[in-house]
Amino acid sequence: MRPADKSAVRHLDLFAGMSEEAFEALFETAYLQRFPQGVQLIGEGDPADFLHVVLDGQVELFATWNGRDTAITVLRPVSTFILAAVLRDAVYLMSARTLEASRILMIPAEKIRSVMLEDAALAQAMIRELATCYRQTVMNLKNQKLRTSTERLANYLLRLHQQQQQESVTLPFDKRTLASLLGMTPENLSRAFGTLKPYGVEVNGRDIHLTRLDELEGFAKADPLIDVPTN
Amino acid sequence: MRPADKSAVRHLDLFAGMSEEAFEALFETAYLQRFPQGVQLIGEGDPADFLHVVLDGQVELFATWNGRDTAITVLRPVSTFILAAVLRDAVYLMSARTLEASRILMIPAEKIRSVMLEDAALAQAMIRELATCYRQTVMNLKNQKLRTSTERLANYLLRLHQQQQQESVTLPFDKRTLASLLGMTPENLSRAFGTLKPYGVEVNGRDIHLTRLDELEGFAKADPLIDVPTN
DNA sequence: GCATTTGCTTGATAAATATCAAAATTTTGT
DNA sequence: ACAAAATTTTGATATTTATCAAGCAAATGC
Repeated sequence: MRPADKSAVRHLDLFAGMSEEAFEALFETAYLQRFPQGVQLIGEGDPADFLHVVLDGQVELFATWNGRDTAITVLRPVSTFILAAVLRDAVYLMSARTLEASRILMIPAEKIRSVMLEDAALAQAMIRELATCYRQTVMNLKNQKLRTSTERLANYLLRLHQQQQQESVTLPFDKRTLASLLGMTPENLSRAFGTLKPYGVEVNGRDIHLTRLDELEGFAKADPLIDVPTN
Repeated sequence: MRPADKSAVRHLDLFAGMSEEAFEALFETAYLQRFPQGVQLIGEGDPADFLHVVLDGQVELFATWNGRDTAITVLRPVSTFILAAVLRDAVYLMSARTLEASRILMIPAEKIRSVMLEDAALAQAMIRELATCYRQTVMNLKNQKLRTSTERLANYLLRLHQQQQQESVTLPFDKRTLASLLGMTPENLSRAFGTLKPYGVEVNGRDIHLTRLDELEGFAKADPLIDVPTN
């Protein structure tokens, strides 16, 4: 493991406020693992033995039922998953797989729970982190229940644009994954892009040109109570 | 306020472990309010000034976008809402309205945040509570993304049955609200009940007879990773 | 370079869900 | 008890979304 990794973890909101000793106690029990693309890291229903930290690569959280599956979110460096199951000493509600080759830090769940009882700053950070995750999931749910698939796509593109600050945005993963994340089939994603063409959305593989931003914004009706500024 | 109310609040998971002094400090700043049916208690986008506790009645959390609205959850005594916004000192992501005449305890958000910094047991309870809320919302999202509306209804009825332990279950609110909660229109809910008739679902106003439970279970395919045992 | 796989798109069709209008039923108020 | 209001149901239709099949295109392997 590189020193930069340790520093990156230390600077996560979750761990930044901890005492040095507590952090060391946590960190020395952790271990780093490399995974190729397409590996399932954890499965729904498994006991939560580790808190995972994405140091490099991309990880998809997804869920399955009755033969169907759907992406819930995609994580990039540096972020943790899945805290809630670890804290509740419960089973995972979601599975995780790498979307690209990734380096993942794994911290034993038991250690997280015990250190959290002693380090008040960590406990407070946990509260902030959980509250944020909860709120993001509520937004995700609102997005699903209140919008059509094309509206979800339009808002997704606008968020990408806000992050990337360029007229041409690049999708961070393949369209199949995007479709699943947005709660639609790949076929429908393709058609939704077509529907957005009159609003200045020009597709070129993973590169999307957004000419006529105002028109797209008019269609999307972005809402700070649904569309997370980050991520 | 009745002594029983104070006791009920004290026994909430969230407050049960606190020191007596800390609880008193919190409780003495709180005040109780009565609301008739159909009153909006808080609105999306408002700053979170109070943690609310439902002591009596029923409260619907719902969200709005672009003229549409949807129920996210319905709360019954004794439970709190909405913790995450209070802890993050953020605006509410959901609105709340009474579904029936209700008594609500309101605890100033600032007080919650300051007491939480001093009482470690409260902080730990917050962590457990937030993790639970988060997980419930993930389940809610999975329910929406992975199931059809009729499947959601079937699983909802089975959960009601598990709670009420009777062959005939009673819907806790009107069908319009249920439809919204399940993410469908009232018209479709009506038709979904029709679709479930072959599985032994007999509707009589708010009373639903579940003859042939096994058939309904076969259709519903309940999953502990989606269908919350409580609530 | 060419074949093969993989990912994406397109078309035709089906299923799920929403909308609109009206009828039927229940609840509410007096 | 009865009129009025609100809720629920039903029918007809439109929209949204999914499925299935085929075609196209870009990436991959040899």
